[in-house]
Amino acid sequence: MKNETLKLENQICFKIYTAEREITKLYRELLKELNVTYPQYLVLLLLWEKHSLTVKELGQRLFLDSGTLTPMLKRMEMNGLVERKRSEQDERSVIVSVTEKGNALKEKAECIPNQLVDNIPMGKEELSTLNETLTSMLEQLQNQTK
Amino acid sequence: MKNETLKLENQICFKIYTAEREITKLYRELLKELNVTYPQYLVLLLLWEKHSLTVKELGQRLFLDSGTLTPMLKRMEMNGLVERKRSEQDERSVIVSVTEKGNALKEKAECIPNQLVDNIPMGKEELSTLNETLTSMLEQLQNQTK
DNA sequence: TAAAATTAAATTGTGTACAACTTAATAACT
DNA sequence: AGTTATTAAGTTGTACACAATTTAATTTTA
Repeated sequence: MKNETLKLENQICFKIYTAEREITKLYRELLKELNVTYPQYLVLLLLWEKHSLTVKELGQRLFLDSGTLTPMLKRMEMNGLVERKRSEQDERSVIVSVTEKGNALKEKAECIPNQLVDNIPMGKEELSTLNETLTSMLEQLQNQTK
Repeated sequence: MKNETLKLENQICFKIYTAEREITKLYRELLKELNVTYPQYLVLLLLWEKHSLTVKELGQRLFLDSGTLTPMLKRMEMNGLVERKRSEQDERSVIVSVTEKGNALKEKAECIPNQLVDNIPMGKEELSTLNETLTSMLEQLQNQTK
């Protein structure tokens, strides 16, 4: 038992670590045409819904801090996908909003979820079980590491 | 019907992306004492088993390429955890072996899997379901992105 | 209301990841 | 054997991710 626990094959954490990179790799292919990365795509998903959000709000939803978001949003701004401007109500906040160009990507992105499903064929039941497990796992983790 | 599946897949990908970072964060805490990162810990896990492996073999097991491994192994070498030397049989290969100091960390690391389990309390059955799901998912993904 | 505390971004520094490319060594082939 | 192809590491450049710190604005509170 003791020796087994230090074995890689037995570790779910390693599989999640690996799965994350494989999923990112898959998205990289699918997103190549849009010229955005997976994290950038996540930002766009939110902005397509809400049009504009502060850096803080983006961070809360994506669980990323300004150290990650600021340079990423600058890159997106440079590519013309978003605009950044200080809030007038609170000069500490920066409001990020999606541009015309950023919005135009939405249509191109419509097919991505479908392509994803094609690449990860799983039963509906298995999918929801996985979803539930990950959800509760995340809750636990986010309580621990907060 | 289909739309739900699509949403779910998207959510699952995001949750895996998030879970990976939370797990890494948790490991960061646990590994702080050993002064290694999670990927470095993975290398050590392999070297504690086999004592020495080539960069290629490490890459095959961890699904990482030399672009990631070479600088990481250099850092580990600088910290005295591993040694790197060219194979004499095949000068293209570099053999990575764990040092005394690297081996000494094994004892300190024994408790880590247990601490991890304490932080992610999950039923035994749920764990093995998750393990199986991730395993088959990984197979699919690694076929697609190869 | 002036000082202290808090907050939101930005900055700095370190460490992955990975695509694309280079270099050197070995293997395969003509 | 000599050329070509393949292979293993290393290198370069880009993009996260995050800890720790800094800066500026807003709240809190004494």
